[in-house]
Amino acid sequence: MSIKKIAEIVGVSYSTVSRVLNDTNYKCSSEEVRRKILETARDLKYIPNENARNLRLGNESNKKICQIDILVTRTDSSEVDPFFSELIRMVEGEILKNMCILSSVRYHHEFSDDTHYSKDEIERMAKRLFSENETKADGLIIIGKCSKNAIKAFKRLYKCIISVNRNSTNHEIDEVTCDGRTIATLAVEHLISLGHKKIGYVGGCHNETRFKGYKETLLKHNLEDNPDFVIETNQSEQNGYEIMERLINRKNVPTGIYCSNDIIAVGMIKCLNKYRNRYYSPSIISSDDIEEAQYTKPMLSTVRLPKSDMARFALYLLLDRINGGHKAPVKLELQGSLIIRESCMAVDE
Amino acid sequence: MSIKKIAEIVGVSYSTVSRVLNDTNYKCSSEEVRRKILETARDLKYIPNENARNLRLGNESNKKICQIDILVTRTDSSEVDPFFSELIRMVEGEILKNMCILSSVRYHHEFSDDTHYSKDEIERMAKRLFSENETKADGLIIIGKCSKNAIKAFKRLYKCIISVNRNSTNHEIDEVTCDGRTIATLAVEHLISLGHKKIGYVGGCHNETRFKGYKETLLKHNLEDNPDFVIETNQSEQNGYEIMERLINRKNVPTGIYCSNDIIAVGMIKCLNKYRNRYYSPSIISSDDIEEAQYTKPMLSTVRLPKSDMARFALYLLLDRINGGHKAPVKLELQGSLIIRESCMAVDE
DNA sequence: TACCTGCGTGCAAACGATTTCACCGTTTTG
DNA sequence: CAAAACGGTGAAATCGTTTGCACGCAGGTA
Repeated sequence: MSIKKIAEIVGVSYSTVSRVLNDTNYKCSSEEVRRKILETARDLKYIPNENARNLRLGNESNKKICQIDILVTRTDSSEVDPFFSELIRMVEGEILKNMCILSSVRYHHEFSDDTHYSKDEIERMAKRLFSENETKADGLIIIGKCSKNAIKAFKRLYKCIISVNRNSTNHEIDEVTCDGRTIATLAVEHLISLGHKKIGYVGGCHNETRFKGYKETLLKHNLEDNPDFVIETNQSEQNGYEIMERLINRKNVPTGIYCSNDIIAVGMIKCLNKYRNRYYSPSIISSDDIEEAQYTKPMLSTVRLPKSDMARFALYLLLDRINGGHKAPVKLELQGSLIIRESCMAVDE
Repeated sequence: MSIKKIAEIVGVSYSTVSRVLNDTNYKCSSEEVRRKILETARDLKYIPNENARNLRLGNESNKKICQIDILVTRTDSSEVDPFFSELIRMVEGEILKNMCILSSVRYHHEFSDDTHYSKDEIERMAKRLFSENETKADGLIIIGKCSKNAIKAFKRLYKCIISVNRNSTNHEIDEVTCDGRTIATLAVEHLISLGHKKIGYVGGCHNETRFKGYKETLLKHNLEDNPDFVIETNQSEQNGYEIMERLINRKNVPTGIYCSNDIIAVGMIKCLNKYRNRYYSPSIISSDDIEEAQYTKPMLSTVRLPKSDMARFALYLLLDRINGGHKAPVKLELQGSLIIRESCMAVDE
């Protein structure tokens, strides 16, 4: 397996083997020996040990250490959404794994949309955000929604930026996203496959791709699109709980509910457990796949967003750009995958 | 920079340093020494040499060698398009760089669309294609267009597939693409910025995203959408040459022309050089950025597709999947970038 | 013949870490 | 009090390469 073994078999010193294998113009006195070396190497499926080579050649592991900042652009409500904490943890882990220095992490909720602040104000806020860092980081990872103006401001501060789960349409910076429409479709079609006809939606509506996916899927399957079944809310367990409390006492209710975020569904399930309402037990499916989804009772069926893939790819793309790999923005789109647990039952008529 | 330096400074043997740095429970007689070592390491920004560590620890470089097949799905005409040869060369280079074995490369033009063959026929053809390989490869890279049925057939043969430049809408396998619409927009808007109002299109039309991008951009800028200015053709230099020959003798001609592929534009430029037609010298822009685009006279302005990025990312994503990284299909979308050379002039009125 | 040149080879020293082994001083045990 | 156990330490071997250096052998020149 090593160069020594080859040398031993052929009957030459291992320096000769090394030379034959590396230097293409290296001549052996006897072409015979040369042939034999190459042949033996091939037969033994010899592959040079990268580590030894690089060590000797002084090739520093090509990953240069670099400093990376993280910005989490929370909306007011997402502060309590564990999906984000889990995603952030994975990004941090990935930074460590790649021998990078996590310079600083900031949480801020003023960058997610442009409505409240002027361009100049946003620019000033962005500048202040990481200003206490004495050395500037090589790259920025933005986690969560981020307005166009904020992106513009950050582009002036960082040469290399990647956004994770920003869900924008235009891409003027590198992006790792997970398409909301197909996520919603996967969830809703699972309910449909179980025979549900009256399917509700709970979550963000305004400009939400998941909501669009929900609507489209109903349309595609010619199902009732009842506006009463759509409940707009921010993601938090509390909201889910309260919504279910109200739902229980209503007359016309959906048999299946798609929640845009797990944490809402968790709240709803807890509410159902509290009241143990025999007469109303809707199937509930959501999307994100937070850890808690495995521990509810019944366990929550959901559409998993591949958090670890998102983190890994985000760092890979950021490092590729930092190291001068690609110039034009790239967009990496991942897909969710249906995780069937216990919270969805076939509808019986 | 090395462990020895730290040892030297602190005044202990370098084995002690190693132990302090690695073994978290390692106690020094004097806590003082321990503190000093850690401190010095931090001050010197010491990072352990990965190669040396892995060599000693016997960690095989984590990239397991794997065999990769390449399929180039040519259309009849693209056989002569150098863009593909250049792209293939880069993919091959990337395979080598990553210590993978390029198992075999096949060229085939029956997989690009479904119209001519039945599902079963395609399945049989796919099976036969790589059948002579005794050992099955770990992954397949598909370069160029590929029909849905063909994809399905290959999915049965390979667990890991990535397509490069397939330009499909649905993604049931990993993909690296470069959006045709924005490419066309970049090109056409360059012509518009130079004052052109009568802008023609030469290239593939049926289902071509670049053609759609051309149309959309004209519409967006309220420009004449004259069907006489659209010439459908396959990409080859010969076709470009002949089209220009006919164009020269026409009355109503565009002042700016966008060619879907460089190779067509090259043919057109050669034609213009041949006839040296004083009265008609349209601005020509295209997309791909093949090598020859730098050597025409005038040098060809074009929209560059980042071939090397495509190759690098394709292999990265394929290896990520082979090594059990991600499960659900991912889509990586790159952007073209405008390369302004000499073939586009401002229109003078 | 004596000397230089050139080429193919093997020896041994790196590369930077980890780890075995032996050593030595201290503390515990019989 | 002697013997054994222990814990911290440094010297040195090791991982698999590449490569500078010296040596030996051949052929050409003076």
